[in-house]
Amino acid sequence: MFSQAEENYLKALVQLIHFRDQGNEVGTNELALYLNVKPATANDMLKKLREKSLVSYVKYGKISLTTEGQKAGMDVVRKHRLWETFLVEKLDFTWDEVHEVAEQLEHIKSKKLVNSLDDFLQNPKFDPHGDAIPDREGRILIPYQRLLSEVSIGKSGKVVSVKDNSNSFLQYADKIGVRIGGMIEVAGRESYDGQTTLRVENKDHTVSDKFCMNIHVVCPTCKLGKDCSKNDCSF
Amino acid sequence: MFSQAEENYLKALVQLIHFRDQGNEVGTNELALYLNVKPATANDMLKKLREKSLVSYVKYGKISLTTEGQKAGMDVVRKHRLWETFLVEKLDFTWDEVHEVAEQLEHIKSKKLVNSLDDFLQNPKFDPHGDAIPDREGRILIPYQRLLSEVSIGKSGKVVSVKDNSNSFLQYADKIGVRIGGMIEVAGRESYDGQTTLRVENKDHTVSDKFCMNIHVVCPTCKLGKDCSKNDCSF
DNA sequence: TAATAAAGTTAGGTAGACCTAACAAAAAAT
DNA sequence: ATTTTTTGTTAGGTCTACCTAACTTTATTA
Ligand SMILES: [Mn+2]
Ligand SMILES: [Mn+2]
Ligand SMILES: [Mn+2]
Ligand SMILES: [Mn+2]
Repeated sequence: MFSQAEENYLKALVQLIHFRDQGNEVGTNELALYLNVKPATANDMLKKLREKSLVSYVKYGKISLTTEGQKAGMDVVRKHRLWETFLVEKLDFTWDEVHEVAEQLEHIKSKKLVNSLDDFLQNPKFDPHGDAIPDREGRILIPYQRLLSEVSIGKSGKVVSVKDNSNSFLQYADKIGVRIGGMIEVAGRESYDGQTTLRVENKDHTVSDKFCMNIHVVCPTCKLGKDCSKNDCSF
Repeated sequence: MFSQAEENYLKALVQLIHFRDQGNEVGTNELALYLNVKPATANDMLKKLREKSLVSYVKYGKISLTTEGQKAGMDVVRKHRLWETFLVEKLDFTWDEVHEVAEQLEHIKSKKLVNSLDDFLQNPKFDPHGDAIPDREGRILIPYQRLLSEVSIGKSGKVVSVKDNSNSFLQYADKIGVRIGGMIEVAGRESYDGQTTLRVENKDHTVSDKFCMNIHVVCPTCKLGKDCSKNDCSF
């Protein structure tokens, strides 16, 4: 199997390369910064992981994970997020206390343990921070996103991404408090032209339909939308 | 805190020095053998632990734990046994599958985690192998032992130790299948002279009262005897 | 385009936890 | 009381995962 250090690098690479919407090019320095080590150390490890066919990169080039490397990294993410869920659901930890401990627990080596834990927790799809938990094959559930313009009146959504990246759009969004990770409630919508009243950070703003068509949101609690059986599902 | 290796040595020392009825003198070779390392390695570590005031020993002398070292070792034992209990009680592991995983889990560093786990499991007093779980102060519950001669007819006990160590006694005990860790049921007892019928490994043997007065047994399920509230308690 | 800055690499070094081989002390057997 | 065996110690070496300092390549800016 892999050492604790190797696992941390593989997980970091999955996170930097695959779990970010933009700028998924990753270099030695960025990886080192992310893991709180020096670039020289990260460089050593990259060479080692290349030997083991877990990453693929050439000197001075950008880093990518092989299929095998990605699978291994996903597995660490899976374990991390399952343990976080365990700590919150079963041991009454709060969401901000779990990370440090999960950072250790994610390295326990036992297939049976992980899968039993998964079942014990009733195969959760998202961890306490709302991040998707990869299944045993490393597959991840993409949260059910919808455009803010399609959210019904009275419902709320959590912003996950924006389509428009122009300065005017971003500055406007920022001005009314709309940011990635933030909550928006659709307080009202005019049927005549789609003028929409959004409640953001306890303040109401009337915006155009065009604006709403550029914002992706998910259900803040389950992230699953349509197929979700939870009774507090927003979608 | 302590490194994983240090913790393994401390736990081993607690086990060799304090959790054995006889022969609690421990040397470098025995420690090394127990931990599957070479004597030279154990010697290195002992010097390191002495520096840290966790063990106390002189060159060529026997090893003992300081108060601090014993506390630290007990804590590892506590974690090991709590995790074993978790695996069996909550994740449906069998008693023979838990050791290897607990060997890893015992090194997770988080006071809150251990204590929450303890509560989640409802503060168990014994692990799946029947070994006592130290409490947060490192105190251990001594199982409630009684002499086989005091066990009521129909009840069963698990052998934990013998008083007589003569060859004739041990050979006799061996012949009828009585060994440490084994089960004995008191099938009958003659009120005239205490002649007792024992059921061992599905065979009946009639033995003297004198024989029964040399065998210590505990309740095989709870080990607590009198004060135990479990309805399958044998005592 | 040349100068400067940023990013990435290499060489050489440390600490922890292990090893082998040679040696010394203590215990057991003759 | 020697010899032999067992037990314990030391010296010196490996491997992993870090580090610093010097250097090279690539990217940015003047
Ligand atoms: Mn980690
Ligand atoms: Mn998380
Ligand atoms: Mn261990
Ligand atoms: Mn046990």
